[in-house]
Amino acid sequence: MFQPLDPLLHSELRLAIMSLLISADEAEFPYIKEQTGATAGNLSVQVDKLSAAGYIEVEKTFKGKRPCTICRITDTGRQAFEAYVKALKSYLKVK
Amino acid sequence: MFQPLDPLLHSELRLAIMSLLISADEAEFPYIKEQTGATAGNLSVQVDKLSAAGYIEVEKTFKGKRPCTICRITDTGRQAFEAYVKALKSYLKVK
DNA sequence: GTAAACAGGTTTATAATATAAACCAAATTA
DNA sequence: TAATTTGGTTTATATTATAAACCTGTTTAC
Repeated sequence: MFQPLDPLLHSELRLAIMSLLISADEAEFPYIKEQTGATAGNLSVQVDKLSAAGYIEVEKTFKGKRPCTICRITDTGRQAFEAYVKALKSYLKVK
Repeated sequence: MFQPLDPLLHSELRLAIMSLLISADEAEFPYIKEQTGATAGNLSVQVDKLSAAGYIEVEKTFKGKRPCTICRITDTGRQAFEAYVKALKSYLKVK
């Protein structure tokens, strides 16, 4: 009847992050922060969780002299996102 | 960019309850329990929350000698559900 | 008739989660 | 060189979800 919803994706902020990365392929921390309206602390935690699950890859680099954190979605993440959307539809009756 | 998600609906079990009631108009507690696979305790709590928010109406009656709890969705609930689905689409890119 | 099991839940204790506040290091600006 | 800003991380707190324990009444078995 109802398919279970991946708890890692069923979170407003983490879903927004994944949604951005699905379209963008890669994004910097401050950009994600701005687009989602999240606080840096919250974003940092949620990025870690997605990264720990292998849904995204986090590259720590520098932009000039300043630190720069780049996030990319992985294949696993892409699949998980698609599965989540599919599962959600069993609740929403979206065709 | 991303529309906020009503926290009352952004919960696996509460969403399942609402989804059932959207199609069924009215359902008994044990039926919802069976369809959602929830424990009675969890279901009781979540039904209370939806009821307190005015998203559903709970009628306590009897079926023969046994207590029977009937749930119905309200107009408020229907609207909230529709708004939630709309908001979700900003994350999912569903047309 | 009464003990045991079951139906239909509710209450409450615990575990998990989300979130922001506090913090840190380095770079820039005044 | 002091203050401010950038780019975050860590940690404490509040919220939420969940199941275990419980309760009331009914049915069944003896």
